[in-house]
Amino acid sequence: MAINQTRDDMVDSIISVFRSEGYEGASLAKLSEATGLGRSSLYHHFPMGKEDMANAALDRLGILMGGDILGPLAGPGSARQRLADFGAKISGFYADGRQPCLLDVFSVGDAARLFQDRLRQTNRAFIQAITDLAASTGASPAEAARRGEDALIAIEGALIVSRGLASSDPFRRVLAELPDRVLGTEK
Amino acid sequence: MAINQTRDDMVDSIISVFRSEGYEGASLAKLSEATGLGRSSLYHHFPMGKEDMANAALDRLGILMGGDILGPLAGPGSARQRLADFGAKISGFYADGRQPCLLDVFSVGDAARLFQDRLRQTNRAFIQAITDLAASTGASPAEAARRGEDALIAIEGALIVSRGLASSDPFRRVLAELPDRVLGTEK
DNA sequence: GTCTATAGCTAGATAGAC
DNA sequence: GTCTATCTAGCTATAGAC
Repeated sequence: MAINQTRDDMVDSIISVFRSEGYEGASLAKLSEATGLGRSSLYHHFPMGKEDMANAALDRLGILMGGDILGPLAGPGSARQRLADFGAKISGFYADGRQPCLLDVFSVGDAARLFQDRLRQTNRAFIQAITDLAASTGASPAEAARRGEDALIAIEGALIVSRGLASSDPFRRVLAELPDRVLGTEK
Repeated sequence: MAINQTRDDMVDSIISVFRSEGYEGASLAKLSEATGLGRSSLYHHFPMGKEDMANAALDRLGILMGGDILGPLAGPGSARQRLADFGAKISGFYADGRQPCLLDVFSVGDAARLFQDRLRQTNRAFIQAITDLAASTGASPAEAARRGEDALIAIEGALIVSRGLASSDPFRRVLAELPDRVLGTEK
């Protein structure tokens, strides 16, 4: 769309289409419109077509996760402050619960068959980052792992229920309660 | 597929395809193969094509929910026993976490635009059934509503993470912990 | 109620000019 | 690097025989 867009800009547009439409629902027409590029230009950048675009989307998701989103969890500051920063990133990344997660929409159909291994890696990285933080606050390894897994479950589930109810409330509530649940200080 | 199949059998096969492939990924070829009916036979039963099939799937999901799945929650027996029965139904319905939920796969793309209102109703019915049980055990209305919503969030999230990790473990753990979370007796 | 055959379209993908 | 034009395959949907 934008003039002089970088490859990251292109991939961000592509991710947006995959998230909203799913893998099979993301037609080249929609991907073309979102990026502002003609079909042939897309094939110039992604010779293998849609599969290449999805791999580029997963590449970028991995980079965003490892850096901007999960990064705060291992950063400086108190555990509670790091979780607050993380929550803000998550809220923005999922547009207050309105934007689906690629880990969800790629877990059915052709995408599930094509990208199974990559999905597993990204799920693991997410869980591990929360697990590490929980462990650093004194939780046992098993308990920390449980909280890491629960955090991803809660976020993914909240996204579905928020879309299902057409309300951001469940997503916001889950994010608000997340620090206490990770730190084991709920109730 | 089966000889002498009822309409419910047909719709069950259709649901299975929608769950595995998503709305856009569920081609008539796959729906035809799963039901054992030719394209034209499908159009005889569902004149509006795929959209009719999806509506039939949502009709049946509503009936299964209202009866077999959520029914135990309002049945006889202790609250804990009812939750155990419910958990067993959920485990079977989602094939131990391997089968996606229609409320998830229909929440993106064309299906989200077509069936938004129906999805909201079904989400609400699910949450309400758990909420009612929690309220009947003494939880305040607000707390009961929170637990109802959390139960659906946990189940939907666990399905995604279980598929993402290619392991039933997260789904099983969430189901095992669900009674305590609904009854407020966790930890 | 199911079938074969096919229409009409859109999907993903390619060729080649500029 | 982007475009127009086009290919083939698969898609949804329909017609009409049985």
